[in-house]
Amino acid sequence: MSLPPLRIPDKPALEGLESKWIPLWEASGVYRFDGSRPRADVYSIDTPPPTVSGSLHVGHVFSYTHTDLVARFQRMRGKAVFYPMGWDDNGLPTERRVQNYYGVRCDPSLPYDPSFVPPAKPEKHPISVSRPNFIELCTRLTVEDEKAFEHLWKHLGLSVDWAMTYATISRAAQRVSQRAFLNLARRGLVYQLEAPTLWDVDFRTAVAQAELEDRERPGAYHRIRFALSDGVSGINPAGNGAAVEIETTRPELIPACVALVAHPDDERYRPLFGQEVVTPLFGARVPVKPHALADPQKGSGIAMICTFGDITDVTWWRELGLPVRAVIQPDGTLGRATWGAAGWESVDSVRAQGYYDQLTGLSAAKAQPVIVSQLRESGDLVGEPRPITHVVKFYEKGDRPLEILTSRQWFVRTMDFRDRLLERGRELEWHPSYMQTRFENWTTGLNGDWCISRQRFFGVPFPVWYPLDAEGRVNYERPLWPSDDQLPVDPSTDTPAGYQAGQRGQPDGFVGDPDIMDTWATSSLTPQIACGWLDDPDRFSRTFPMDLRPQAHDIIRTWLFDSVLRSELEHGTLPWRHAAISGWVLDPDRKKMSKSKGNVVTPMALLEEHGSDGVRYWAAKGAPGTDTAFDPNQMKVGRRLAIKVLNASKFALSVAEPRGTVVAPVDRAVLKKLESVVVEATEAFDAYDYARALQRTETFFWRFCDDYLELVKGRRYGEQGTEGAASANATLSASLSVLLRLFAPFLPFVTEEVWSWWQPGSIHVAPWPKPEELRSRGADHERVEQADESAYDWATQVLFEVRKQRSEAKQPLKVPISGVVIRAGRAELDLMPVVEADLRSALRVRAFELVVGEPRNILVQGYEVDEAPGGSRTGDAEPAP
RNA sequence: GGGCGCUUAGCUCAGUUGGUUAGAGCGCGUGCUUCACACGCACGAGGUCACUGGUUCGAGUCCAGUAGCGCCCACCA
Repeated sequence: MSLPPLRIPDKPALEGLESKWIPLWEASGVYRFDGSRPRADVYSIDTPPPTVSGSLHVGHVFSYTHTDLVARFQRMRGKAVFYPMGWDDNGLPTERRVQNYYGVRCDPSLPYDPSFVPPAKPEKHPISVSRPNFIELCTRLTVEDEKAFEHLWKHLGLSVDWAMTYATISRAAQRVSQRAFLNLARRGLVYQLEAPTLWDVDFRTAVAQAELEDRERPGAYHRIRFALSDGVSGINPAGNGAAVEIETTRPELIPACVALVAHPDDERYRPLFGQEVVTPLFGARVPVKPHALADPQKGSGIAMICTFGDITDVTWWRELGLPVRAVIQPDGTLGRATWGAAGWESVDSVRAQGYYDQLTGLSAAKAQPVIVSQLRESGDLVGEPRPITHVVKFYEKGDRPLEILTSRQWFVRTMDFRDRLLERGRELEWHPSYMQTRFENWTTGLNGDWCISRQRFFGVPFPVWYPLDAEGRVNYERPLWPSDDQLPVDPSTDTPAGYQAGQRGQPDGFVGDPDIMDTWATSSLTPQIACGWLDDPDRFSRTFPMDLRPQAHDIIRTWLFDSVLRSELEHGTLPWRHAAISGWVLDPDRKKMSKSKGNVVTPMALLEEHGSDGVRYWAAKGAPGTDTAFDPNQMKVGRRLAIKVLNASKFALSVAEPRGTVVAPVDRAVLKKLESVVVEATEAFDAYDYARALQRTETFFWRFCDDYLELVKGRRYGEQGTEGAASANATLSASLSVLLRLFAPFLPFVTEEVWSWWQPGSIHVAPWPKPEELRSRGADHERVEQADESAYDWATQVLFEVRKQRSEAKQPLKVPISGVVIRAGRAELDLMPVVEADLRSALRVRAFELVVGEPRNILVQGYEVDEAPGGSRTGDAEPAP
């Protein structure tokens, strides 16, 4: 950057600083990562890639600012900051958007059509396209979003190296994702299993434990009678010698019932263990089993086990070795079933089939009232359903309750590594530290391996094919893997080695795995993707393991946990040393701000209204991990601070001469105070407590403006001669230099602007202030001592007292005070000689009269109200020779 | 049911190892065109530090418990 001329605008303003500096920063490359520096000099950041479909909101602005504060601090400390930006364009939100935008549906069985062009307007009936074509459309749409995002981030002043962007759906990311998967497969750390899986019936895909969400839903307890299957009598609580009653919220699953279960110690049901009961309507004989998870307090104390109603059913089914009788289909409806010899066992298969046919094809919600009336009619419903509110599991993006279906899915071995992951969680430095507990809780509470397959389209495909046998059946036991150098592959289009494309789907041919990976299976590899694990080994060695993972607390269980897992499995290390957890932005009702609530303000509008520095100020006040209220008032305060920086700087720099050394005790005192601010701000930043660093700096700065600048004004204009003016000027420039640098991470635009008035280069690569540099400004720093601070403190007390009395007397400042009598102790009065001239000038006091005595008292004697308005005053602008 | 966090002025929040009279900003009130700044300056009013008990010479700060709010987790028939 060329050396700018020392020129201070007459009316400095914030307007236009963003559009002035963003291009200059880009052109000069101040934020470019220096890939030649050794690992010890690098600070690398695993930026959270925002989801590109949709828009950024104030929550993003908030947390991304936090990361930028740390990045800027580290850069000024001399680190080569590796600060890339990723785009998470891989996943369901994008997929949905593309479907609607272009009017297409993905059909992974179709081959790639290179000549496909989407219609200008979406047509009524969606066009089916191949997966590669679909992904092309996703990419095309997300590129637009990414441009808008980048523009906003730049406007906010993120010091990202824009040459280092990545997209989670890019070929490079797919390659990393598939390679990491293959590595795990080779080591047996992923496996495929036909097993009960959490399933969203609208998206028709499996979902992971981490994506679950509880929602309160209305429901009803149905009390239902199960007849005993033989003549055993007198041992059941119903008292009629023939039946047992269960309670269920899901009567539509009765056809899927495979057993009843009660607690082993429950006296009421103990005699039934080993017996069989007959399901109502369908007449299936099912056993009564004991299991410790059955709660005698719940319902009637005996429950029906269905395949599958909830997660407990899965546990019971697995641990009791029960058969599967699945009724719910992937689309959430009850599927066809045959009762009797050829199908499911029933004591009266004609009756069973009759009832079941009425349910076939209905969704679970629609089937429920039908079966209830069937039960009522058959006399198996005891009493009427009792409405309740209960908690039901949902996919966090879904609209209907999750079902549990048996399907073939890929899993990553997680349970085997739980203890080691807990260890890693303790090695990681958490900011704030209590966030580690969330990780511990989650890891401790894991109850299954990680299901990473999704039956969706826009994502990273599993790099696997399967051979077909002579009958065209899939042989899952002998998967066909690509070689590393083939990656990335799309098995729906690419052909495995040893086969011809025409053999796809043919007997003795092959098929591709139709699934894609869970979006977290790829985004858990952002450190590997960003650092160039496969593409740039040199950069990888200089940036990985990374220094910082910034993220929000709601995705500790997903993104953070999964990243730790993947890094542990692939590299045997933590992916980063620090995790900085941001809070949420809350609206004034203390609820998380969300789009659905309609309370989200466009970030760009905020940046334009309050200035980027003003918005950053608000964000910076949100301490790590703390939820923060959305508060435009704070942005206004930030804007005012930025304006103050402009004006105070203009004052400090407007009179450059005479130059000299810091000799005045008051000047030394200010530098000494600033020195301790530097120490505190640095310590706070080192501990990732940017909010504290800002607060210390800001408090000092306002006092500096209100007291010191006022106190020193007359002297620096020459009222007390050259030496005093020189001392003031030296102090002003020294403290301004330090203050600007302390503010630079928070207010990058205004500090850069002021810096450009008088310093070469960008402030953002200037060295972070050190305490020593302030001491060396004085003639001899050993005189920056206790006595100096007390002189300054005393001066501010006198300032305050006299201002107060002037305010109470409602006297304008232009009216001189004829005299002030100060009664105080000897020690305080001894300080007067070094501050009296400054005070006389700042307060417009003609003379001080000093009296030794107690108690301390400062008293204004009178005002020279007769002086003509606007008249001259003594000592005005006569620089000493 | 388990865990974590929070509760300080009307609002948003500081308050670091316990130590005089508890701080800031916003808002409010009063006054002031002051040669860096009216996008400003000065001054003022405003608090039983959620509650109860304990430790201590001394508690906003430490301990125990209670309540409310928020979040995370849980095998919620």
